[in-house]
Amino acid sequence: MITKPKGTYDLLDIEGRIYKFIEQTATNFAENYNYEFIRTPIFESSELFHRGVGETTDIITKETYNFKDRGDREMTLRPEGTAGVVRSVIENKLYGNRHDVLKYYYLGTMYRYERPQKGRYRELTQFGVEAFNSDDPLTDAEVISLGYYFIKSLGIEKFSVHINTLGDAESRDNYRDALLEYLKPHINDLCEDCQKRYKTNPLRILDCKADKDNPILKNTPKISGYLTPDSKKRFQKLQSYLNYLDVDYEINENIVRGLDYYDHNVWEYVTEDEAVALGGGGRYNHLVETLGGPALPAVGFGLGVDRLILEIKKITPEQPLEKCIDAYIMCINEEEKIHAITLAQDLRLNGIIAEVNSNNLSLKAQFKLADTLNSSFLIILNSEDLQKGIITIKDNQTKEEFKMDEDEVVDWLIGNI
RNA sequence: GCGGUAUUGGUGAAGUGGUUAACACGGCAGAUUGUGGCUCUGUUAUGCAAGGGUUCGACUCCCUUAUAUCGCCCCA
Repeated sequence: MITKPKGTYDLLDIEGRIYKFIEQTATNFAENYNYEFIRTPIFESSELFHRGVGETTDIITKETYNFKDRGDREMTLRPEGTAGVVRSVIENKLYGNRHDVLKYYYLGTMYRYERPQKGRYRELTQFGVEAFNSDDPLTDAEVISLGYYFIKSLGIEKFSVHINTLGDAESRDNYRDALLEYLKPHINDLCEDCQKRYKTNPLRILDCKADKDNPILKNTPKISGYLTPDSKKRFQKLQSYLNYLDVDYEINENIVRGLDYYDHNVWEYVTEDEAVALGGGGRYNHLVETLGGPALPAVGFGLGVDRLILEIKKITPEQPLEKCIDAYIMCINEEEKIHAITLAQDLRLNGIIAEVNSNNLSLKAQFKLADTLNSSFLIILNSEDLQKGIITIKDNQTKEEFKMDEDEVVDWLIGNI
């Protein structure tokens, strides 16, 4: 048997229906906020991610799918969405001479070569938005609230937004130095991983799981003490706007984000119970420049759709997720079958979900099948009535039967669904 | 990349080193039913992730591999 690749899954059945629901909701939300759809390639030049996401993060060094194409070009399956969108903005010169904010949303698969776990796959789907050409925290707030109310409208209530600021490059460097300075005498009291992180990614030490009760980490210097006045002001403004927008947030100075390109305001959408991140985002004012474009400020988020699916599945009772149809058309003989397929087509062209006996089932089997399909109505054809142009419809809930002229069926169903 | 646990039919699953692998749902066939949904009867894994090994004999013990899951790393 040929099996699916490790860390992938087939999206179908209940999960498939939830996905379609998320997709629709995401589309509506993004478009109401005036974001435009963008689709960028699933693979790009490896260099794009090396320069964009950062050489140092594990995502790039050991978690990408890399391959050489037949033209000997180094390619990488995208591990995240932002770099491709930025590349597109630059390549298509979408910035032009415009005063308006460029707003794009995407929904697509990303690829990370990681050890799979629940809600964590090698092929993952993200819904993300990116807003370019506004350096105003107002836009940060707008983007955060888009994601916040999007998640809420999916029915997920138990989550909150954790916000933080990383400051600009200067304040981050200062902070990093201060942190290293503070930890230096205590380095041997840290866990093994943190001793490594000290060299590679010291900010991560702040939310180490092994060391979370370590007294040394209780008094670490805070980023807030090293912010430039500008960065501080941005963060305050953001909070003020979020208050007006009624977004439930909390400040979490341990949010550092995995990708290198973030600066200033960053945030994550975190579930309450298991503290799992549904997604996150932040401002990246220098990425466009880094990738060879003009100085163009930007802000955006990415949300893990696979995790949203799991959350929705957890909180939704089964019934609403069941598949159902409007009408099942029952037929036995050839004459009835002809009527069945033409009637089914009429219904379908009028927006009614109709199914028809396509397996020469016995009447009994058809009744059973109609039930398993959760059909609201049964249309029972029989030759005698058809001669007179009469059709029987049975309401599958009340068990009431209605007889009517063949040409009344569509209107009747539209009125009764 | 490291460590733990798991892997039995369409599904949920019980099970023991030794002959026929429970039970339930579902499926199929039939009985009964004025057009089903109840009930009843029969049937439904030569097979227990894959490959090796130990053994007189393994689904049950050991090893390897694969996959899932949990923790770590990392991260959404």
